[in-house]
Amino acid sequence: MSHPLERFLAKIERRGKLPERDREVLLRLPGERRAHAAGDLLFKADDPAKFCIFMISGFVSRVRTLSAGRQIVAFHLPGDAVDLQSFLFSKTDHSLEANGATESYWVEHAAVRDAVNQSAIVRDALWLDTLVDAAVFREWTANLGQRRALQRMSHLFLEMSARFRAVGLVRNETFPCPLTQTNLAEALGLSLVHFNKTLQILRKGGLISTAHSISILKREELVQMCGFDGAYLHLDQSRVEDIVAADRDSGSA
Amino acid sequence: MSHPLERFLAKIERRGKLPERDREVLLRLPGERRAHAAGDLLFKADDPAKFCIFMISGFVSRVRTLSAGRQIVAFHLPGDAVDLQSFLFSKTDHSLEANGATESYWVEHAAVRDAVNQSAIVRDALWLDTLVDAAVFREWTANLGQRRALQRMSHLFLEMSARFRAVGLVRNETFPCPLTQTNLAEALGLSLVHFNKTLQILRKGGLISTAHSISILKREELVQMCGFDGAYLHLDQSRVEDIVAADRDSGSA
DNA sequence: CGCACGGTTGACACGACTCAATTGCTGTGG
DNA sequence: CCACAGCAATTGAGTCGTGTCAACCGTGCG
Repeated sequence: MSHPLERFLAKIERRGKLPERDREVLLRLPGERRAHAAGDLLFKADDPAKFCIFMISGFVSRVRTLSAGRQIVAFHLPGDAVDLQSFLFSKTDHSLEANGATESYWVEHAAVRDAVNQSAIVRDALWLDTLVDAAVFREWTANLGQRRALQRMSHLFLEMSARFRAVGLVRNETFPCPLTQTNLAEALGLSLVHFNKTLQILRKGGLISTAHSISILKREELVQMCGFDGAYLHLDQSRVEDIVAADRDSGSA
Repeated sequence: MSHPLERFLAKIERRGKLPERDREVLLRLPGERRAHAAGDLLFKADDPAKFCIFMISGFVSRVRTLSAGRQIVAFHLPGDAVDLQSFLFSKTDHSLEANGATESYWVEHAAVRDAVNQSAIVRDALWLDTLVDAAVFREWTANLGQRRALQRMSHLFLEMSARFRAVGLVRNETFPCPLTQTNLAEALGLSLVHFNKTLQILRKGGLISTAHSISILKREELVQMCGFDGAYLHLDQSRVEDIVAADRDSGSA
């Protein structure tokens, strides 16, 4: 786990192996390692965007601040590309906060541009990653719009569990989670108090337990309760292999 | 307005002119015109995705159906690329419904792939469009999570107004809107009854009026009320010109 | 004519928020 | 070593926003 993009690559390749040549294009992306402590802002809303950030370790959240309150619009964990989309935007509309000690790899936009120009496969892999992000946003929209606090919470926990599992951070149905209840409430569009009371329903039902980590104790019941289906996360068996084939056929550079 | 992609191109070019050569790549995308009546499903959730759809006229919504209810996760109007993201996915997690008589242009994934392989500028324009989509999803998430019914509604109306304006469909602060109150409620995560009652607050305040269209009567008050800032829609002055320059510099095919 | 559908209204129940206070934990300094 | 501050978690009480149920109206259309 020495290369800064190893985890990202591993996530990408869960969807299908990349040819050696294209993997190299990705792994040679030049960048800079940075470390942040819990509470640090990696960037603020309206900052000019100059880098794409790849998570090496730790945990961050993207937060959009409105006059009505703070909304966490996404979480990111090791292996995620955080601000990939920024490379076509001039600035961001939200800030990025470290929720625990975090290491990340900062790649200048120009370097990303070069890489996608060099390899159609890398291009598609990165593009796909931004599209998966978008799918997650849609799911959150549906989650906030249609589900009650209890189901909404269950859904988030199951999503997090699936994503942590995909990067090998789940042991014994338990994953580390540096988020405070305030953070989780901000992600779910709930008040802190109501979040807490709802959480205790899940705990008393023996469905989950929390310490500084979260344990899924009765997965089936949770899934039943909220109707979770992780397909939208596109963690596996995607079409990357088809895409690789298509790219080969169209004979792109 | 005879070419099916004219409106889409116009929207793209609000962000910056494309070079003639790249515009041609886009305009030569082969596809098929289709017409749909109000209520038709253009595709269903879990259908295999084979086309990218460009809106020519009319209005459609993307609907995610959960056991808890239906959530409209996006609206699309003339000039929008609806399922662009699908070209890297094998299937969709939501369905697409026509809310009024609709004309659209269906382009096979392979053709889109060819186009983005031929032109880095077209690639970036399309990619950017999917990223703007994602920015809108984030904004909806924040809207649903943090704002009360009244402000949430105001925000949606202002977003729609801005987007309709961008494609020249606003006359006199009024735009056509074939949505029923049920539809709008599904987009806002509100019950029909509560939507209706909240709408009447806006009407009685003289802020908006509705017929089969929506009129923004007191824009300033609405903006104040919900803190609307349309920057996330990226309708204008984006970095496409910089991007074109960057593509030129890196000498891509 | 009558039905279906969209819109409107009132009454009531319940989910969620706010306010306020308390506990427990951790780190810090005297 | 203890006192204390600060933060996260917890709890209770009361209010308010929103959902549900149910009915009714108007219009367009078969």
